[in-house]
This record gives sequence, C-alpha cells and structure tokens, in this order.
Amino acid sequence: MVRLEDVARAAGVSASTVSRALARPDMISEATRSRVLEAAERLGYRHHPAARALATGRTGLLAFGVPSLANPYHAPLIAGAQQAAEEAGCELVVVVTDGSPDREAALFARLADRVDGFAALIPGSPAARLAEVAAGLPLVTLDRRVRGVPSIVIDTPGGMAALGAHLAGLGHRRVAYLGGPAGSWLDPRRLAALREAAPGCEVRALGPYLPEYQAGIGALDEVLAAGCTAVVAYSSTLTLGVLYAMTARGLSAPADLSLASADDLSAAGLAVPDVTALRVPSRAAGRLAVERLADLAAPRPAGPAHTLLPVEMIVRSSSGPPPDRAP
Amino acid sequence: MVRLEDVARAAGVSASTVSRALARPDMISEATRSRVLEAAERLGYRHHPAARALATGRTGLLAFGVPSLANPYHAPLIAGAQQAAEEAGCELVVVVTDGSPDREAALFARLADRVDGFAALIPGSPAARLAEVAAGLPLVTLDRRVRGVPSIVIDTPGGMAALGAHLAGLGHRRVAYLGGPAGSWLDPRRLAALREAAPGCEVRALGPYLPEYQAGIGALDEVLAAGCTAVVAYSSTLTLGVLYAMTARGLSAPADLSLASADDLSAAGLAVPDVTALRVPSRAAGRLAVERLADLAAPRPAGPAHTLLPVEMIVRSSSGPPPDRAP
DNA sequence: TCCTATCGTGCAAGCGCTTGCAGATCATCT
DNA sequence: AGATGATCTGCAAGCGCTTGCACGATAGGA
Repeated sequence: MVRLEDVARAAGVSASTVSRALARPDMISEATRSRVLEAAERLGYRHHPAARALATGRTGLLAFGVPSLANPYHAPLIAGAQQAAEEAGCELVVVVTDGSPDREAALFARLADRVDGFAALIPGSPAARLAEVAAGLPLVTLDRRVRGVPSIVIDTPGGMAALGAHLAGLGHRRVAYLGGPAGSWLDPRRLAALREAAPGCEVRALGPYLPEYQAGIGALDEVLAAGCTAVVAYSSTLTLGVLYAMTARGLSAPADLSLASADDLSAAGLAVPDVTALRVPSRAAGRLAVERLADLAAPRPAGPAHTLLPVEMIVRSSSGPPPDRAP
Repeated sequence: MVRLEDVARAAGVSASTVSRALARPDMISEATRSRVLEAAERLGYRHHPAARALATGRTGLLAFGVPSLANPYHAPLIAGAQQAAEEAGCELVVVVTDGSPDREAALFARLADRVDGFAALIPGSPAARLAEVAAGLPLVTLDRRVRGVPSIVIDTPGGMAALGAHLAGLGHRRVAYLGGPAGSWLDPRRLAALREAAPGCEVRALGPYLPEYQAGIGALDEVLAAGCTAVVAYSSTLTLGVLYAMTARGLSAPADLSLASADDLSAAGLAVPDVTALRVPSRAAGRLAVERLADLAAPRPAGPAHTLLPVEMIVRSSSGPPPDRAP
C-alpha cells in the first residue's frame, strides 16, 4: 500500500504538504502542488479511509433508510441517492427499517458514529424522536416534514389535487381512494388534497393497504361494493393488482371504472401504458436528499430547508367519464 | 464521547486491559473483566469504528452488489444479507451495479480499501476479473460459480428440471422458456436443465427478456406464435406480465396455456395464488453469502467453498394438461 | 536599507484503538 | 527455600492522516 509519506518522499516534500496539496490546493504553491499531484498519480496513491476518518472525525459514509426494498418506488429513490453519494465522494449504507420505529431507533443508534449523516423515509417514527436524532447527527427526512429537520417531500398531495379535479371534471361523483400505509405522514395529506380538489365529489377512503399486487386484487371488491366510479391508488403495485382484478372480471377502464395511480408505473418497468398517473420525481428526491445531507455533513453546514418537489399528472386512457355519463 | 481510557480510569486499569477485556476475554482474569465490563456498561462505552479500523486494518463493512433494485427477487436477498451482516457486527454497503461490468470494476476498485469483503450477484462480469478481485479481497459470488471463488448458488436448474418433468408428464410437447437476462451465467444452465428433463418435449428458448411486467406482456405473443402449450418464465415479474396479457385476451391457465414461474410470486407480495412456481430460498442465499464472507474476512479464514441451495417446486393450478389432451 | 506583512512549508502532536513485549505476581516443583 | 513456570497486566509503539503553530523566505512599504 502506498502511503502519504511515500508520495511525500517521491515529490521531495513533507507529508503535510502532500495532504494539503490534495485537500487544500489553495494553500500550496502551484509548482509544489503539481509536483505532488504528479507523484501521487504515478504511485497510485489513495487515501486510507479509516486513517482519514480518525483524524477528521468524518467517515465518508452516509446512511439511507427505507422501510422496504420490495416496493418498486424505492428503487429509483435509492439509485438517485447512490448517485449523489458517489458525486459527493461518499459511500451509501442502505438500511431497511421494516417500517418499525423500534428498529429505526436501533439503526440510528448503531450507525450514529459510523456515518456522517442519515437520510430516511420514515413515515412512522414519532417526530420527537426524529428531532432528537437530528440534534446529534445530520438528518434529512423524505416524504415527511419535521420541525427543524431538513426534508425532501414529493408533492403527491398536489398531484392528488390534480387527479381530484380531473376526475370531478369528468363527472365522477363517488371516488375511492386506496390509501396506505397506516401511520404514514403523507397519506392523510394526500386524501385531504384529493377531497379538497373535488368539492362536489364524495371521496371514500378505503384501506389502508400494503403496497402490493395482492392487496390491489382484494381492493377491487371494496371499490365496487362502495359504488365508486373511479379509483385512485397510492401505489403502483396496488394499481397493478386492481387492474389485474378488473381484467379478470371482464371490467375495463375507463368504461366500467376509471383508474388512476399516485405513482407512475412506467417508471418502475411495470408499464401498463394506459394508466392515468402521477409522474413522481423519486430519483430526484433521493438525489436531493443525499446532496442536502452531504451539505449538512460538510464543514460549511448549510442551514436546514424544506424542499417540495412538484409532480406531474399524466392523463392517459384509463380515466374517462363515469359509466352513466358515457357518450 | 467516552473513550477506552475513560473506562480504564473508571475501572482502575489500563486502556490495554479494557481493550482485551472486550475483545479477548480469555486473556483477562475473571475479576478484572467483570469490573471492566461493568464500567464500560455504566459509561455507555462504544468502540470508535475508525480508530479500530486503523489499528486492525478491518473496517467492519461488507459490500453487497446487485444489478438492480427494481427486481423484487433482490429484496429478500438483500434482507437476508443485511441480517447476516448485523449478526456479524458489520454494516452492509449495498451497491447497484446496473449489470455493467465496467461499473462493477469501478465499484470493486473504489470499495476495495473501504470494506472487508464483497458479495455480489454479477452474472455478467468476466470470470478472470472476478478471480483477480478475489485475490485482493474476500469475494463471494451469488448465482454463479467461478474457479477458486466461494459461491452461493440457488439451484434453479434443478428446479427447472422438476418443472420440465412436470410439464412433460402432463403431456406437453412444446414448451416455451422465457429466458434472460443476456449474458447470465445461470440462464443457459436453466434452459439446459429444462430440456434435459423433458426429453420428448421441444423447448423453445425465447428472449432474452428483462425481468419486467411489460416484457411479459409482449412475450405472450411470441409464445402463442411459437405454438407452445406451456410457458416457463425465469422471473416473477415476467410471469405476472404474461398472466395479465393472458387475462386481457380471455385466455386462462391451464385451459389454454400452462404457466410456470422460476421464482415464486407469493414471496414478493405479488401473490397470484395459483401459479406453479419454484420456491427459491433467496433470503437464505443472501444470508449465507454474507456469513461466508464474514468468515473469509475473519482472522480464521475458512477455505473457499461452493454451496448449492435446493429449490422446491410448488405445483398449483396454473399448470395442467395441454388443451388437446384436456378431459 | 530595515521592518513588517504575506505566503508556503515543515514539525510534531494528536485522533482512539490494538498488540508485541516485558514486568510483576503468585503457585508449583525440586 | 530457591527456582521455574504460568498467568495477568501495563508500557509504548504504532496504524495513516490532518492541522495548529512556528519558522524561513520573499515582497512591499517607509
């Protein structure tokens, strides 16, 4: 292994100069620096992460917590996070919380002195605990706002409002909202936004459902029993299950039932091309969360801030007028 | 922060004694040890990971590489890996390779001196490169065997043989295999096993397909065009797509077409209860891979070994006699 | 020309933990 | 009683990097 001192010897300077040439270029004269850089390059020098961590107190590791990996919504989120981490010169430790506040707490404790910060999608943990964690460690929350903790929130409520207006405009008077998961910070906000945007329209909140195909199959019965003419599902796998169940019963969208999803299927490679959906910038959310985190962990701690990412409604053929109004 | 020396002072011993009481209990007298442990407990002492890493050369970090997070098959794999890592007292760095050999190589290089070992599902990287990596860093491969590199392989070829025998026994004479991904080590072995177990049966290899819902929808056309009476898909999302496409056309299984999946849907919460499938122990595979890795990374390096995990065929109602033989 | 900023570099002291070695203590054997 | 181990503990030297401080050199101002 090639050490700082090996480079120093090769360049005819001291180890501290090499360290500075690499980390604080402006402190070193142009001539020396290029000589050092050349030597480092030639010898293939690479920082020893542990030594650097010991000296600086920063590990170069960022944690990213998600409730589950089975949900396709999380894949682009993590991909974005990973990309941002790489660009910040850090590694990403992905941890699965199972949505359990206890496990979340255990993970925070275990990782606290191993990572420089924590970004997490933790709909269920009590806000007080999060604030407490944030006091000891840079923390960024996803899809959730907590006082004093920077956050990245995808504006699905805004999208829900668009869907509500869209469906109400088509003439629907009874719409089902397939919500979940229980205890989610965002879920009641989505529902409220949907209701508010469709004033003349009764919105039946069903669920909560797990974001699973299977759950969607079962949900269709409830939707029909409730006499709704349109259904909005909070997750793409749920939508997929509803669509399968509809097809199995010989129902089609939108002739028999309008269908919309709060999460665009095509993004997950689960494309059924014709479902009206929200295009959610989940990759961007993951990326921004980690960028924000890297800022917080950096010596120059940019202050906390909340970011709301807009979503776009994509109207496709699965939504149309209710059956009794069809042309 | 409470340091080793703080504990030492509290217990009235030296820092080295504390270190040993924690790491080599047998070197320390019973009395001293319990006194030290009590003090450590009381003060809430925790190792400083970076300091330990610098002194020992071991980081307590293990890397786990997967081609993608969008594939539901990977979720239990990673969950198992994470559990094993926790039990070994390590953190797991999950990295996504995108299935690109170049990116894999870059990740190996970048993580080489950050982690104690690498477990990876890398169907595409050249074997020579993997052997090279394994020379410099503990490495365990998943679903792939490379000379001299320990591996955990799920015996889907064995499961394919069971499916082949099952379908041939039902009277099928032309079976479609929906394979993928291109360049996978395991894929040709699955196909060969399927062929071998169904001697009187023509096995049409279609694809390669991506493990996606959408791909399954398209695949059905090819299956029907090829005149097959049964179809075996290598991935559960693919199966789901086929099933949807069948339903949309009014075809049902097994009356019109028998359907089997090399990967059990119910495991991923994508349960469509009646699909004949292989139950693959993916959680166990992830767990074993990381356990093996932790062994390799430990001072007592257990030798390389290959593990083949058996799979179980679950016959359900989606497979039956071909249409012309139906009762 | 002498004095004072300014800039670039080196020295050395850590960061917190591990571990080879040597010293101390006490039991056992001759 | 003296010698010989065996057992336990402490000393101190690192692991590789960063960084406050001091020092020497160079440039600018009086």
